[in-house]
Amino acid sequence: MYHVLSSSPLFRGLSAEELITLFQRINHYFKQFRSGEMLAQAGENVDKAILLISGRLQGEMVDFAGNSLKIEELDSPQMVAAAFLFGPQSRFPVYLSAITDGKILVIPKKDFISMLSLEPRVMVNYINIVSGKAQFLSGKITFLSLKTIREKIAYFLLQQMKNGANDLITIEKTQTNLAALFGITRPSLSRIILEMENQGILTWSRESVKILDLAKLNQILGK
Amino acid sequence: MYHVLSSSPLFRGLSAEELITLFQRINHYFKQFRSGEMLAQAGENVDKAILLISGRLQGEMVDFAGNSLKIEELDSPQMVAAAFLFGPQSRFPVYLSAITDGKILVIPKKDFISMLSLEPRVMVNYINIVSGKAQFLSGKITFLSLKTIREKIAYFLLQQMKNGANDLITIEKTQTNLAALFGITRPSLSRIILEMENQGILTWSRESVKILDLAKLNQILGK
DNA sequence: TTTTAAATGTAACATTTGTTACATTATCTA
DNA sequence: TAGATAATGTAACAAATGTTACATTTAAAA
Repeated sequence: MYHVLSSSPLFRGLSAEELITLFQRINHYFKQFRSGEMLAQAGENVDKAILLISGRLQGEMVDFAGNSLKIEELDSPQMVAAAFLFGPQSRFPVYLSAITDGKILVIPKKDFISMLSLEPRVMVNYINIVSGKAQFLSGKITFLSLKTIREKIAYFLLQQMKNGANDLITIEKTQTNLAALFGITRPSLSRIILEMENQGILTWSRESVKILDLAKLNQILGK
Repeated sequence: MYHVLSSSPLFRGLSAEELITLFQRINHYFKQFRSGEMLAQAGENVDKAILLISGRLQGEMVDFAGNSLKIEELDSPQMVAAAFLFGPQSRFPVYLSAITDGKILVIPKKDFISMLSLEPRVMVNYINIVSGKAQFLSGKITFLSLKTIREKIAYFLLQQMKNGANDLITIEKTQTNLAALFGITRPSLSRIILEMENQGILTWSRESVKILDLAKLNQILGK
């Protein structure tokens, strides 16, 4: 059990033995769940740290009218709702239900705080996790703030180039997937890509994109 | 000096005396800055915790083309870039410059970690700050994900009602401000508001909005 | 009160994106 | 290789929003 935990981001750097010693000093329990089981309601107070040990969970956002909006899936081993255990509104942002059978580790908030004090490595790990969430969301907002499809494409490609690619960028996603990621429709994406090809900015084949005019690509995000 | 700090979110719950004792055990220094001075470059590694003691700072986002995009202002006393001291990309997300004269407290990251271990109250405060950032950004994304102007208006108004208002909502912002907040143009906002008035959903006067048909307002966000 | 500035209403038109439908091409599988 | 399936190109049209310009109303200042 504990060797699974030692490979989770929260307990990175701690051996299974160290974990056993640590967990002898704090309250915690394991809980099995069945596929389809509801684990938490949206709005419910978060007073426990939850770690997904095995299995797969999903979070459903629900709008004001009661309809299910989006789905986020969680793989093990990972912490659940890490950024909602503390902070002004420590409430579940989603309905949490199980896609498969599995197991979670539950630590009451009070004990979780004790654990962070007892073991600085876990404290730093946890802060890294929450900070990472904030940084991820921050980047997502930058992207969502882009108005036109041209801007989204330009930003996406420049981001890929920043991450090491040269002017020949390998795209692992289909246009259909990209359109979903961008929150737009597939024909609209295709239309703009063809437009950019005709303007000599790039050539877009199935598996890769070649940047022909980097200046023009940058210009799209200027002003 | 330390009594200012004890009123900051990071040191909430600690007296000035406790802070003095705490700071005797960790490296730190104060630094004066002048209006207009550049305090940090975007992309620069964040290896120090920075607390704004007095004065006012601004953060400027810069796009790929080198143009300044958005401005965020920071008041004292407050922690600067709290969610970027840890996490996978611990780099400044903005250019940080001073609007007024003032003073910052700087704590090297290593010492900041020691401080969190030494004083669990500061640790919990810091985690609350970072979690709060993540939660704020999460809410912002929900809003940015709304596609139409009608949805944005409906969401905004329902949010106000959730925060205690009844069906008569006091609006402190002008339509011009709201449009900027929503990232749309003022005539477009005005147009949709008038449409919703004609549909009997609400009446919008300068200082307040009266909800006439809550069901219809909810329906806008449904499906 | 009069004047001025800000906020809002409104309209015509342009631009962008979505919708729908179908053709064409690539990729996978039997 | 043949057929099925997914991915992409493309077009006509609808819907949503931006742009620009000006009129009207309200609030603030002189």
